Amino acid sequence: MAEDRDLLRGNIPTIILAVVNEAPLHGLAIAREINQRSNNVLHLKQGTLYPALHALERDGWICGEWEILEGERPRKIYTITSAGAAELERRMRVWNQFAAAMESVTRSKRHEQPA
Amino acid sequence: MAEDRDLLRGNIPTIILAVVNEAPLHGLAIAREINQRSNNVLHLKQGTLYPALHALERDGWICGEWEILEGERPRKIYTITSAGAAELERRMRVWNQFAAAMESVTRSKRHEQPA
DNA sequence: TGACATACCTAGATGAACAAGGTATAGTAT
DNA sequence: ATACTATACCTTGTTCATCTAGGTATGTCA
Repeated sequence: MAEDRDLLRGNIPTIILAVVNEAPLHGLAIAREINQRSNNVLHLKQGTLYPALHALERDGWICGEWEILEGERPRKIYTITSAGAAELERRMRVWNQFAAAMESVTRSKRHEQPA
Repeated sequence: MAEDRDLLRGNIPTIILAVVNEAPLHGLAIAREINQRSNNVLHLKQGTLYPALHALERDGWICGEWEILEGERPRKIYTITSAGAAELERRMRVWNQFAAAMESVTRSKRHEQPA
């Protein structure tokens, strides 16, 4: 769905923080998790994923460490920091407020949806 | 809230269509309506509003007509078209799907919110 | 040793929304 | 009449998050 591109904007760091908040993961595993949890609605391209991870690390909200195991490809495992957890909560508040505002504005007598 | 800038992206045409779907309005009145209905959360700047209206008109989803009344400033009243109403429904489906996906991805045992 | 999937990364293009300017009209006060 | 304010419309150029489209390196399997 082409529109999801624009809808995603501004929410990608939130989504990544939410996933990493549950368990440390490496880059591609984060993208897979987002894809699976959203039932294939949300797709993170690598060109979006990696710069986003680097920005989150630069801002101190996640911390990446290389995991080098015998007979495994090197992976960079990202762990959320305590500042990152606080940032996630702040972002979730912003998102919830925005989603509520969207509902207020678009809800009308002519557009009520059956539950 | 600065983040709303990015959150808004992609949703502005939907919001405008939703407002105009209820009653024909002119530009600034649409912006006021959005601001009021969202309890001051959503703000449309004029530099966003007018180009968005022109794009919606160009695509055939709304139709603007000048209203010239004695002792009144000229206003361009926008009315939704039947194609616009269909587009609104399509966009609301996309939004609902996206919002549901956001909830699926960000919801976790550690972040359940009290109802 | 070649093909393929996984895992990481980046430079440059894109485009929606914004910032900051503009014009014109109506009402009101001086 | 002049100035000021609020309303109403519009546009040019900027910004920056995301995407496109490339790239490298490693492990597995035939």
